[in-house]
Amino acid sequence: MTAATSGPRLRDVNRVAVLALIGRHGPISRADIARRLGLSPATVTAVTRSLIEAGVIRKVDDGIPQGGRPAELLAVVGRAAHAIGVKVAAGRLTGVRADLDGTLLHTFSAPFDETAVNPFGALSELLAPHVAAVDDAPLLGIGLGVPGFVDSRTGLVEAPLLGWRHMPLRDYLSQLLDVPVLVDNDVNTLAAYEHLYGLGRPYEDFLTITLGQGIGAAVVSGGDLRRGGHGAAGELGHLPIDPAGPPCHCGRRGCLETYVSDGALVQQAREVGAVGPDAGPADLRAAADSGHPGAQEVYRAAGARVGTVAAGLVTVLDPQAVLVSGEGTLAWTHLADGFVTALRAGMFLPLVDAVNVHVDPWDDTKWALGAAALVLRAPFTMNAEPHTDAIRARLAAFPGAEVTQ
Amino acid sequence: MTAATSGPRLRDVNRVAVLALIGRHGPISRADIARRLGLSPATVTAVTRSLIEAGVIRKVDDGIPQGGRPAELLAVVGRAAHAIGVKVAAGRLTGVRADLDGTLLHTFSAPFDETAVNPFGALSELLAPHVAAVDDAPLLGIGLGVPGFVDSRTGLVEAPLLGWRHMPLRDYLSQLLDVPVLVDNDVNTLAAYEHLYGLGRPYEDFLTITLGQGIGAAVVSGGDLRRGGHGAAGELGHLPIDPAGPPCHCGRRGCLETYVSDGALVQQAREVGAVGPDAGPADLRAAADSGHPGAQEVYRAAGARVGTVAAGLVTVLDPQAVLVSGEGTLAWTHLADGFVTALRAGMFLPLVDAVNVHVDPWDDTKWALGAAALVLRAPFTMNAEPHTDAIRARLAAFPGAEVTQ
DNA sequence: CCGCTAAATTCGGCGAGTGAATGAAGGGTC
DNA sequence: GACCCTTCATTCACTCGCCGAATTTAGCGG
Repeated sequence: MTAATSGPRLRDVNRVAVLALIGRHGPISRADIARRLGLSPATVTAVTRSLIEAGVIRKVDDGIPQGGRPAELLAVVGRAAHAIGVKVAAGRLTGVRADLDGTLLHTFSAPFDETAVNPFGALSELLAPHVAAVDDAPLLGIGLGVPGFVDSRTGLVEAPLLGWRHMPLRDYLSQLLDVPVLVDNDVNTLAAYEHLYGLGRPYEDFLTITLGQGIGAAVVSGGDLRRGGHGAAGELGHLPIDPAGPPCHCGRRGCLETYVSDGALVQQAREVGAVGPDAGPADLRAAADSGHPGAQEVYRAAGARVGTVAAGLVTVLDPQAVLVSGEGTLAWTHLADGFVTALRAGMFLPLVDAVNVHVDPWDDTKWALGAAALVLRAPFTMNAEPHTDAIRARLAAFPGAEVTQ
Repeated sequence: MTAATSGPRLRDVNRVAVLALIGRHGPISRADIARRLGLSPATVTAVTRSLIEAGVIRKVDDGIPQGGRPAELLAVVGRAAHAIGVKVAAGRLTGVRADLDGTLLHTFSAPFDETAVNPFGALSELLAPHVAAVDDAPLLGIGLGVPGFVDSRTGLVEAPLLGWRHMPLRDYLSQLLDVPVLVDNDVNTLAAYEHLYGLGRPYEDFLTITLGQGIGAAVVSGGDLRRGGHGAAGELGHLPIDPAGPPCHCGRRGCLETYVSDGALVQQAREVGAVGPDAGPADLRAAADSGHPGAQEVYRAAGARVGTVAAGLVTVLDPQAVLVSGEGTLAWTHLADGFVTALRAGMFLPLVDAVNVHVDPWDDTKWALGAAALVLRAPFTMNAEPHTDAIRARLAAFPGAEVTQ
């Protein structure tokens, strides 16, 4: 199916497919591209020539000869374009500038009052200098990751944690800064990063689970991010655990987050006397690091809880891998045992050895890089969403593209 | 992405898209097709003409004039092709023959010994006469739904319930009967039916949950069936509920199935004295129908358990709808309250009013129809899996197609 | 009868993709 | 070093899908 919303851009479907293959599967020869995509060598030559002339890809190396003429390995030119990625959190923005190949160029951070009368105006002013900064490579656009959900059709943001309802963040910023803007759930942006540049590169079906202040998930299936019917997929933190459990900010009781969010863990540690009344997540980690059994047990139990939930997801979704990320992985040494044990114990048995688990060491800028990846992956996908076309057009406008005219 | 395995058949991507649109969204005008797919009217005229000449679609009606020339509504010709669908269960086969538009032509059923030395030989002999039966429309192929999981690449079947491991059912049958054969998990086949002909027609993102001897699920996301990385997606029955729970035939303890399968419900009813020691599912239903509070409570609790699990899935996957089906829905009047209450109570709050719940009244032949739908949907999808190309080729060979040559 | 509107068709042209032949660049063999 | 073999890459003539613009068809209302 997939047909319904497919845009008019069916012409260069192969151009995108070739670029995606080069982008995701590293340096690769034309012959290999032709084989993998089922295209004729002639077509691959034509497509790659146009991409080379546009400066988007280049020959990086000679392959080792396989008994004949050695292959020329092609890879994307990171400097062909760049994007800005921003993670929006309550009180603070974290931003990056990244190359087309995901290379981190520059990071920035600033306080942000999401409760202001016009938070978008402040956001726009904050980003404007970065947009205006000269660079020899074109700015493809700005990606934003927000802790909430986004209707990718309308671009409206629902972010209870920020107090935002029906906020037209995408279109507003795009108009003000005159740059393509993409907005998505922050965990989805992270998954976009993992898929394109990170641990998810080898997979077409994987799960990303994030631990921290909240608990999140993103589903990549069939090589595409699954946002669900209303853009609200992945709300793992609000999985019902116990209808009589602690109240959750979402309005329910006993959501997973009320048991394993950073705040919940600290609370549990306080109750067993593992940390003092004013302790924070770092104190809890320190307690566990120094061998406090109560603190360690809090982590183990939390890991087990998430592991069990993950096992359920794996059983239903059958991914090739589960990636764990987020600030919470700072305490991974304490969480790992509970998580892995519960995951393996709860997975549908035949899958136990078939699903890989990777932990992505947490990094402040990775979420923002993910937001940038949201933009940087646009040239590599066939989506015909509003701003992705504009992004592709900006890449095509790279010097060299018009020279061919 | 999606690129990697995309076959060489990119030429007629629009032909497939048009056919899919006509097939799934009922009688529709050319102008409407052009608008929805973003194609030019000229292209739609050309594509539909070729489909009409091939006998696959036809004009069925005039639309009501919108102020101009009235539209011609196009629909698929059911008699253009047919397929055989078979549900394979322990001890029994249920089969159907169905038209391209999902019309049920004929049903058959036969005992089947899946533990025989060569069960495929027996299966082949059973199906041979139905394959040989003359029909003016071409037989596109045979679809089989099996209670287990299937690697769609290799076609190997893992079906613990049947005692099958690494069984090359697809290729074996295909070779013996000289007909394209598709094999999939039985719940997936049901979802294929729902998506193409049933309650799932309006949706591109929905969940199918089946209740009965086992508990199953199928995920349709982005308009495609999601089979997971190893073809094992949807094993809802083996969701871990309680690691200390009753033993499950899968080798774990406390899987969902051990609480809410038909057998488990009867067992629970026996324990509370709601039914006698030799009672079966029908007796339990009868007890509940006649108002026995113990029996009703067994159903309510089971419904609630499944509802909670469904709520979790909805929270993570955000479908547009949840379809409930399977033999277990015979007792839906007793299950409904527990299920719906728990589902609504456990769903991520903003989704509560956005997700529709439909119950598909259980019907012996529906699963088999689903298996047929697996074949019948092949012309409507872009998958380049082994046998789907052969199926499309058979449809194209319909009288009229070669006349145009 | 004449405009108005929307659906459908025709037609010339463009451009992506292909197959087949050709050229390029290594390794191996004697 | 001449020769063959293999694999990668390119060129070229050709096909075919798709498009834009113009045209025809078919109902409605005044």
